[in-house]
Amino acid sequence: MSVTHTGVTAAPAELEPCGQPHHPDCGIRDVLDRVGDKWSVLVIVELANGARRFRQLQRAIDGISQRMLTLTVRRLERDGLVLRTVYPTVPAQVDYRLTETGASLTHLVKALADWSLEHRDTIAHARQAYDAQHPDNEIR
Amino acid sequence: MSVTHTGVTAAPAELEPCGQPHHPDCGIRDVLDRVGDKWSVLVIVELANGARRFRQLQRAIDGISQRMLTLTVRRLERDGLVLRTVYPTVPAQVDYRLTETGASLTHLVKALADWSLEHRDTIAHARQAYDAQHPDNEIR
DNA sequence: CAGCATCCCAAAGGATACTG
DNA sequence: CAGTATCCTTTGGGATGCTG
Repeated sequence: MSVTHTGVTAAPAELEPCGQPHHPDCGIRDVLDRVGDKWSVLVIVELANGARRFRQLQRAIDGISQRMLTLTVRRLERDGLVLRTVYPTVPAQVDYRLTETGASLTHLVKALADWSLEHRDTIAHARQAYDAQHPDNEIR
Repeated sequence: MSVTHTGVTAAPAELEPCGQPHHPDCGIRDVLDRVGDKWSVLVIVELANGARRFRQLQRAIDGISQRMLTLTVRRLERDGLVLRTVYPTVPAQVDYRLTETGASLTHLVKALADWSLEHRDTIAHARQAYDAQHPDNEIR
């Protein structure tokens, strides 16, 4: 089941509104808050390739501060997506691995990555066109 | 410890690192910035059901301010995910609809929503357990 | 109706120093 | 190594008022 279907007219999937950011009818907001933040996905991607220790993660994820790595793995642990294991060695050693739930997320992340790769040129092109037609624009 | 959901494989998908937030080797960061922000997904969800005018969108998406709706649709337009059409009537009338690229994203959004629904209980449970064991925790 | 401009606050996140 | 604790800057985003 590939997400890749270039050139096929993509009919929008039927989606129940269920929006309402503070109206927790569906838990998508929680997931988006996790998937959408700056580092969680990168941590999940790294852990998808196997268990990693704290410093390993930090070295693998370019630019992440120690503080944000701590916060990110803690939140993922809290949500039951990552399992944190402390080995009482000296110095301390801790490893992180995906739980089953977390692992099931990697498929979605992969789908997202595939979609990104498939459409990155289109998007870049669209941006250039937009920026060319809207010279002074603070949309970013 | 078996899980109740479908036979979804727990094996992580193989993912190329390609992380590096500022290293645009793969465009996933751009997509995540869009998918992950507070309102974009809700706008996409609403537009998945058909074209909408500005005020329609605002009424459909509970809690969004006019400012954020403007910014959100502008960014989606800039990325080529949404098409903005101005009708020179008086008063002005504008409608928004998904482009093909945008529509293709709805499948991913739907997958995300499905995943959320499927795991929301598990996640809620994990959080309660975590919070119970870590009484004073500022993780949020 | 469909915005733009301003102001302002809260949350996210980086830098740095210190600890078991 | 694997974190905490502080401080401080940046960004996100709400409220309000005005316009074509």
